[in-house]
Amino acid sequence: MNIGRASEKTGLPVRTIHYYEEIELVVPARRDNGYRDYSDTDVHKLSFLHRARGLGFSVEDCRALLTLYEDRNRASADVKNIAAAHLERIEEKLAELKSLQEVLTHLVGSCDGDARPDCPILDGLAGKPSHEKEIAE
Amino acid sequence: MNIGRASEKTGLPVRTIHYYEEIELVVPARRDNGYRDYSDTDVHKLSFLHRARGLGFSVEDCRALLTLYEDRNRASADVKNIAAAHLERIEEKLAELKSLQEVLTHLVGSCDGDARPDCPILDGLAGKPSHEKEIAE
DNA sequence: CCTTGACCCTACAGTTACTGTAGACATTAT
DNA sequence: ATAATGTCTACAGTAACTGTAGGGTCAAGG
Repeated sequence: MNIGRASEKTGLPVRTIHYYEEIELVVPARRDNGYRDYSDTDVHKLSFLHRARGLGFSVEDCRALLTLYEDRNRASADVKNIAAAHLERIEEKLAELKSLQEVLTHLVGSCDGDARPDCPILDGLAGKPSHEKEIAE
Repeated sequence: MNIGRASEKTGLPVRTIHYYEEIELVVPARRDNGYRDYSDTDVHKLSFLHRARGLGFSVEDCRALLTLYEDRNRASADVKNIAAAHLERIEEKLAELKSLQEVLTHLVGSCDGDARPDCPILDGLAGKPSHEKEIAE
């Protein structure tokens, strides 16, 4: 399919898809007229990139994960390690997101209209146990 | 406290903290010797930035959230809208992370050592229901 | 056929969000 | 006292896009 369609399907801007080809993350086939021709697999990879990038994984992280995706049948120790490391980071991110969600909910729900200048959310925002005060300095 | 200590506490590199001052996200006090002097509140903001940036929120998103944090006593409709929008995006990201986690777990758990060339995870990686095939093109 | 509008191409420049480095002053450790 | 470490500013470099110009391609209407 054309790049425009791939862009629609994945949510990635055309220019970004160009970029991912430039850095050899997703290199599509070409037609006789020079147009890029994206397969379903290419689109899957692009969707994956869209998602993972939006969640704060670096392009090189994504490259590793795409390798994993392509080499999944090799089942090397390296590949397993990469995946395991990423799973750990996903766990962390999940915890962080949940805490962020909690704090924002609290902020919107219980503090609006309340002009108290030192609401305990101040501590929560940074994701710290609210008893932590000052470590000397 | 000095920037080095703030860096330790937040996990942000010193250079990044400099940068956040340059773009007026977190502007610390200065001592007589010219050294930056970070308050606990500054450190909370930096920790928040570290977290939110790592989760794929843009710097401008973060700026809005910090404004929310500082103006929470104003409880304007704008502020509530910003927070609500961010809560929605957090929900989305949570769902995406969970799906990514599921797929990676599956990839590591049930497909390693299996040389099947077309495992259904291919579809899962993109976060699509696996029945979706091709929409004409 | 021919044109017109939507889509595609490449190439180069600009932006965002850092990140590295150099040269100099301040503070701390021995 | 001096060496190591921490901090300062300023400028340059990098990563990951993003915009734009100038031109070719294609499908639909006149």
